Amino acid sequence: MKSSERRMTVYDIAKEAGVSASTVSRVLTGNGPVNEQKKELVLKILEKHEFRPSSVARSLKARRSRSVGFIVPDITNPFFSSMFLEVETRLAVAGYTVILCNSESRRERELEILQMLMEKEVEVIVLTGGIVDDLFPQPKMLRDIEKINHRVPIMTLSKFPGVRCTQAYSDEKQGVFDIVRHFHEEGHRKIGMIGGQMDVRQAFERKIYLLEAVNQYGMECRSNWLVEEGFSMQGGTRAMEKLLSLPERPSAVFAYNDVVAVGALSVIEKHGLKLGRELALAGMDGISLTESIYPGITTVAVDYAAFSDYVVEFVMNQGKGEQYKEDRVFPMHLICRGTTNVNRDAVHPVR
Amino acid sequence: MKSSERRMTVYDIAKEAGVSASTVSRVLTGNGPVNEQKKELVLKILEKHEFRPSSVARSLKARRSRSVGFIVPDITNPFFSSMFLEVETRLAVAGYTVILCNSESRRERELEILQMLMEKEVEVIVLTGGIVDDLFPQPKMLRDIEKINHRVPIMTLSKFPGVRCTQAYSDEKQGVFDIVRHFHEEGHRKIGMIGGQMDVRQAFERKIYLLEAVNQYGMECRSNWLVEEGFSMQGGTRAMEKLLSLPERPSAVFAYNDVVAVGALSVIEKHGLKLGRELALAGMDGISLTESIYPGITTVAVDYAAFSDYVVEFVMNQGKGEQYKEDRVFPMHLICRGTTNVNRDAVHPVR
DNA sequence: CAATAAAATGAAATCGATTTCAATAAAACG
DNA sequence: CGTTTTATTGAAATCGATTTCATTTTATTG
Repeated sequence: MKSSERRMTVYDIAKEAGVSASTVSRVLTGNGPVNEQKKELVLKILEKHEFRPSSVARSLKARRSRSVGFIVPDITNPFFSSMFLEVETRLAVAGYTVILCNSESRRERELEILQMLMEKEVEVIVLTGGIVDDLFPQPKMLRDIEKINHRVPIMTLSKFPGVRCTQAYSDEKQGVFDIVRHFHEEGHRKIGMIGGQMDVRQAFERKIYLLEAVNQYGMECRSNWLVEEGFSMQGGTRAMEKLLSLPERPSAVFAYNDVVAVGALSVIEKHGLKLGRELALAGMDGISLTESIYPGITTVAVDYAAFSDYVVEFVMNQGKGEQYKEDRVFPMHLICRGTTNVNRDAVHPVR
Repeated sequence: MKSSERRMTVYDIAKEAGVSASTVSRVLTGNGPVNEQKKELVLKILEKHEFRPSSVARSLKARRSRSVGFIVPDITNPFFSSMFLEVETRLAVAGYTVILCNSESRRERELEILQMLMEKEVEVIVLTGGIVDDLFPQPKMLRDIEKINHRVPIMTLSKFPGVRCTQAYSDEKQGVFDIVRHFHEEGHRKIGMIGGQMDVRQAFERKIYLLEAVNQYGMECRSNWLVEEGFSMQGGTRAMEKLLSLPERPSAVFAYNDVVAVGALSVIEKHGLKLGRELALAGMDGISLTESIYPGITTVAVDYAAFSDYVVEFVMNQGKGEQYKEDRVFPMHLICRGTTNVNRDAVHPVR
């Protein structure tokens, strides 16, 4: 098992086959003609040594790394892991390799990662839920991402207004409005929101949308019914606990995402509140967990397939033609489940 | 935004600074002495162009890719995503990049991935819950992994008996026994198991352990109380539904992993069974979800920190010294929660 | 101040595969 | 049979950074 052994190269193969390295390379890539017998001989020797050409050397010459970078805030969030699974599976078939990086929703970390991925010469960087834009984008940040984008195409899976890079995102405004309308139809008039983080644009925007919707439907939302506490399950738990400790509280709560909703749900159940009637809850993203726990969590789902198709298409089309496309907006769709359905108990046995 | 523009190289920098490429390289790496003023000049020019050396070229010369491959069956499973998060975060600090691949628990896919990662010349391959060994390892498979291991060190995070590669895994036998003992103490005598897949050794082994434990504690386990249906939440749901449809059923169920347990839990609740009393449930892995949903799921947890420390240590020590180490076995620890605790309702308000 | 040690530097080789280019051999043609 | 194509081939250049090696410059010492 000595790793000191030098790696086999095309030259070694060439020598053994009594041909030149060029010929071996031609056999390997299929570029250029090779005498049928020599080809077979070379193939036999390649097979014998189980020779695999170094893709590092190959990348250097070809100026193509056949790899892409994928940045997520936290791979532990099922929304991101599902998205990654879809994308990775499809890109793998096409011979691409995906480098996954966790940014922890920290701006410095994100920039470090972008630098690193550029050095690695990935062909595309997919930035999901990035925060580079910041809520109030400093000019520097904007420059950063555009400069980087100048060298390696970036595709963001969330909205970065004003940044010149290919963007794909869900129609979150529509999604939030769908939820609020649903709350309204179920008779709720006092709405709260949990989850999110001050400096993340996406969180900020969803909050704005909520307020707009609440306003439009003539409902109420007090400022202390907006509890942040981040994007995690634990955050959802903390936020809901804070919310429930208030003297007066909303009857319906919109969670920043499904993960936060799951964390919040346990608090509601622990407190013995009647779901849907005493306290309704809805999340966002449409992760599979929302339908796998009882009672199902109402959510607006993103179109995973559409997203990953688009990402794969973008990666595949790199080099050929345009580098920058119009924003692509996907609709979200509301899925009503137990956490907002007051008639739930009629369907399933009473617990 | 023309990407046709040639990439900047050390030579371009060198020319602009009026020095040789070697000097630029010395500034870049810190190897070898450089005149203080020239150094500053070069640094200024590097800064000006935001020059980043190509790590592809660097890897070729240095014969070190500073990247590792991480193979999981399914990144959507929180066990794997948590493990990945821990490992990636730590390796990133050390300047490593991690390529994540989903094997879907399919043997051919797994071998394809191993080949691909070798070509990419990753420095280490981490194989979590791999199936290369197969339940009854064909000689070919064994040869395959050992041949691969001969070139790039493989570390497995599950047991591969007889394969010469560095292995780290939990003491699953102890874990299963802990659970069964707990079931016994809670008064259960009829035990079932859900989840898993025929040809995956880990699943097979956990089943064997369960049967041994059941036997040791003088409990009962019928063959139709062992329902497989894979490793997913949906699988857990299906399996539990099958189990509950039986005329006679166990009073305690061990789920192959926590994800399966979550899927099963919803079925139990839907059927209105009294958790812990009428039907107890326990999983394995210790994913955070088990404590974030109500009622908490009893589980035996792996030591994530120990695992990831070990992985990082292994990666860092590559090249220096040994390539192959003794198996490392970590203890698991039982965490009792609502799904097995009959007194649960005394602690929390009645729902 | 001569002699020796230490510091700086660039040209060229290197990593491993691909590709260009020119040369050769074989085939086709008139 | 001489000439033009076409098929094969290998030597050498290339990708971009690092490193060795020999050389020059500067500093130190007796």
